[in-house]
Amino acid sequence: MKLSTRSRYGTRLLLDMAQNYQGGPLHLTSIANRQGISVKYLEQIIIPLKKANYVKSVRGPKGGHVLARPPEEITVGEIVALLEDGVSLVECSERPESCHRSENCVTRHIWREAAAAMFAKLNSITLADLLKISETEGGAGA
Amino acid sequence: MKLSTRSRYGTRLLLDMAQNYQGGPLHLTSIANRQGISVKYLEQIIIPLKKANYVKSVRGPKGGHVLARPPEEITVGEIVALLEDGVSLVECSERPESCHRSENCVTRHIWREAAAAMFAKLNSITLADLLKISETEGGAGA
DNA sequence: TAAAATCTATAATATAATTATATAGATTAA
DNA sequence: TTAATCTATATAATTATATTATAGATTTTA
Repeated sequence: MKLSTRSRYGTRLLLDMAQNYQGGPLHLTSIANRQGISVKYLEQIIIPLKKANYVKSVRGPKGGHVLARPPEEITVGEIVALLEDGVSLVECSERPESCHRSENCVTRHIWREAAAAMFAKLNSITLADLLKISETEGGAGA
Repeated sequence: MKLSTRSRYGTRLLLDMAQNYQGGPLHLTSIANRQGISVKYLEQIIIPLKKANYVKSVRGPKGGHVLARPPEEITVGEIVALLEDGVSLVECSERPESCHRSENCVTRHIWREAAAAMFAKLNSITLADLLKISETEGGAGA
């Protein structure tokens, strides 16, 4: 039930970009250094973020990555849903046919409700909110 | 971010026992058959449930397992917390020392809030609630 | 009291998912 | 045209999950 590093690192990646939103494109290398994450791993994580249009990239020297939208318009819930590959706690929430017991399964409803509660919270938090906190507190971490 | 089979099977295990609460102790074999789960795996899962006093066992022929408390007093949240080994979505929620960035990490707060939202929901559901649903609907599944 | 049914404990294995790294290539500003 | 950067794909390492196997302990009942 733990979050994968994909969604955690991805969130920190975007938060880092939000914290440096005013300047030009950021090198992944510099983000990786600040965050203590391998560049190569971030390169993989940023791909879906680009596809989903959270990030724009510029190639060549002086290139890098920028947020494609303002931090106010990006929620943590979206990021996690994208990088965890869905908003469910069990396979059968999204694909009932994955389990032949789905039809008359009582427990699957509660897993759906639990996931919904969790994402309701995550969807209510934008990168801008995190920015605000980080300005009073510190950096980024987990 | 998926729930492990441990907590899913554990919940179904207890629900099955709740559905047959009136009779004597249930054989793990019969539960395993009804639920389509291997006996050997259930034997492992039931151990922490016994330690935490959700289940009582009787050895020997005619032995088996019974709920140690009425279904009204057992919430799904407790079961999941027990079998997932905690109520957090990230290691650092429960053990901040597990990450040297914890101190000034912004994101860890939101993972804690998300987990709290999820467990608030799960804690509000008892086995008795599931029983009620299963009486109108069907069996147990996921 | 002995046999059989059951639970208990621990170990071993298999499988899959996650995390991380490596290699080679494409793009483009200067 | 070179060097800095992003892009794509493949591979390896690690860890977690799920399952099975083996041997043992307990206890009812015939």
